[in-house]
Amino acid sequence: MEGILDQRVAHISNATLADVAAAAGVGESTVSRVLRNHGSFSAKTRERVLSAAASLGYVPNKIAGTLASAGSRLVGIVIPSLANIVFPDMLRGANRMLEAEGYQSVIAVSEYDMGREEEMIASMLAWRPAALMIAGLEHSPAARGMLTASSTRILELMDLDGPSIDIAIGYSNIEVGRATARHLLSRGYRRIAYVGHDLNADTRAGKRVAGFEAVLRESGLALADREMIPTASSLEVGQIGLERVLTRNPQVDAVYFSNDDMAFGGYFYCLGRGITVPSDLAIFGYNGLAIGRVLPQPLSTIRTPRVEIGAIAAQLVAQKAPSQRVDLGFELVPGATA
Amino acid sequence: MEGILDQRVAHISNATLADVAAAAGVGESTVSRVLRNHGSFSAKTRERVLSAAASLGYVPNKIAGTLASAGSRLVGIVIPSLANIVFPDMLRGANRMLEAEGYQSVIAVSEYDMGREEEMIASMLAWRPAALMIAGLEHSPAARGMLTASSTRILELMDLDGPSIDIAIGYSNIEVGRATARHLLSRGYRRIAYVGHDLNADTRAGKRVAGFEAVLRESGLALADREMIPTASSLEVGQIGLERVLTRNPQVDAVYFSNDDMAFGGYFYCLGRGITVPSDLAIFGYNGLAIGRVLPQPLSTIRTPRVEIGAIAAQLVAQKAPSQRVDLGFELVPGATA
DNA sequence: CGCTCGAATGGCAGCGCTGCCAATGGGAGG
DNA sequence: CCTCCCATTGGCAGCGCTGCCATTCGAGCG
Repeated sequence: MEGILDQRVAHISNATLADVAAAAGVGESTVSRVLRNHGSFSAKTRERVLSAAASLGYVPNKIAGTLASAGSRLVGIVIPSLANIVFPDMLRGANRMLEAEGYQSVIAVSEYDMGREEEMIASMLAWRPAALMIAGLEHSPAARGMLTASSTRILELMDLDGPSIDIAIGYSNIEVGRATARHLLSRGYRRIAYVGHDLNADTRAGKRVAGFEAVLRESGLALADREMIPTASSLEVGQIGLERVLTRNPQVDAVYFSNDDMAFGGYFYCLGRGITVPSDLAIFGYNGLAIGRVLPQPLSTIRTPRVEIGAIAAQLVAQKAPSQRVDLGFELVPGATA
Repeated sequence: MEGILDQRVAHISNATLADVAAAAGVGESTVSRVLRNHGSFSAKTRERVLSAAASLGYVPNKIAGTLASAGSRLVGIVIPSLANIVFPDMLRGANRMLEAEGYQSVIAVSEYDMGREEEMIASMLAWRPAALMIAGLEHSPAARGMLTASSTRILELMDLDGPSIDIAIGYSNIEVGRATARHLLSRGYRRIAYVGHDLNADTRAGKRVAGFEAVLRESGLALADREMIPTASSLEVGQIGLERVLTRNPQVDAVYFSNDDMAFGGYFYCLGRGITVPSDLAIFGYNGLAIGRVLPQPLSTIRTPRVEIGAIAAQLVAQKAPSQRVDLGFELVPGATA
């Protein structure tokens, strides 16, 4: 008895269109039309097909469907990291809109490695996705080649400083750095240091520093110090970096951190050492994380439209929009730490 | 000129196995063998095929490949949210291991809605994934039915309190609640309140509270108050919730928050109001976020092995392990706030 | 020198579904 | 009562690739 049942169950889950057609006593095309609610068929037929499909536990095979119809509903998303909250945020925006439009996201994480990014792009392209979203504008030559040659819709997110392949959505990281520098200068800080993580990998952070330094130069200044820690960004790294800078240069009056996480590390370091923020030392971050808003002293930072970038990217995929650049800007949050 | 070039480029990106075979002057199967490095072929043939593929810009079509060979390298992952850091963390662990094993993740987000979860499961199953990872053990009856009937490897993550379908990996949320209660009781707190977000949706948070209350009952106590805010968890919600509790019950001496984010909100609320932690009010969270460690007063919380859960799940997929339960436990971090 | 054996290779039937086209049949119009 | 038309429906050729089987062609061996 059990053997028979098992067999039936096993068979059920592998039912094909043809099985459903046979069970319902109609042709395959009719089943296909009913299930996709596309084309014409009678109400009676509809019932028969639907109940046959249900009783067989039929699950359509999208692999076959996609191959036959050409054009999948998959959207590939290649991001550098999942540890940096920025990317889950962007993903969230993209995912919500994509799902609403009937797309499915396939994600890949490059760990800030262009070589891996290239592999993942190749691998994603092999699924013939409807579109490919990639963080940033910098890619290996081979990757650029593949992206350019492919007729797939390409969306490069989070950066506008440079040439894009098809669609670019984000904001200028250079401008972020410039705005930050102008803010700090306007508050009277002059001996400013930078504390960041590995810049070779994170080109956007590099652009922010470049913009920041450019404005300093325009005012006849330069960075008082810079500490680059060749690890992934983290709270601890912010603490350590700040400690090193203050040891070398006790007279520094403001620190620009490469992101809010690092800045929190620095901020709490100050709290623990009795360094008063911002009168003894000003702290400025980047990202506009929620936690910065509920601190007794809200963190001075730049709020970026991460979720929106993802959402708009998804909309453009659905709309099959023409190639374009979309600048979503950013917002400087004065806060109370700088 | 340009027209011709465009045409050629367009053609290039759509090259098929047959095109490569023709260009290399060999049969399709030979190309397939060379490209997959599977089966035998001469070195000379290999060269010819590889250069033909390269010059055509051939990108294999995995859709077709999968259909023909049955069995994809896709792993579906269904999580309730991307806003709650827990899931990106788990995803990170899973993704890293999966990529190393040559799998690709397809993710779907249910927004804590069982109806949507059911849809996403159906939709994922339609891609005939090698495995399906789902957060939690509670699913709609229909979803359970599909999962059980399908012969796909099913991994239910982050919860062990209840029956699982195939493989379950995580820890007991009930035990987390119990351990938390024991800790607070041992520190002498007796008038304890709970501040949480919507529990109907988040069954795991519900289990933690249940375990917590069970221990209180065993000591002849009960929750002094509970504030459930029917929104997604956030720092602000933690602040508001705590404020309401303290307004109603100023004598409360400890608060158990449904997670670290809420707890941070509460902690900073205290800092702003001059409420001394933990002497005036103890605060306990859940999740073990990095930021809790760098606070001047480290947050008392429970550290959960989120990344590991994802990683181990991925390993079990690769190993085609038998059905099992894997308890990864959790760690109570005493901290300094409770 | 003939024969065996296996490496190297090509041919081709599907995988499950969609898209196109032809076939069917019953009602409306004349 | 006969056409014509169109809503329904079935048949079937692929989509691009893999798996299996057959074939070819030397090399090694007795």
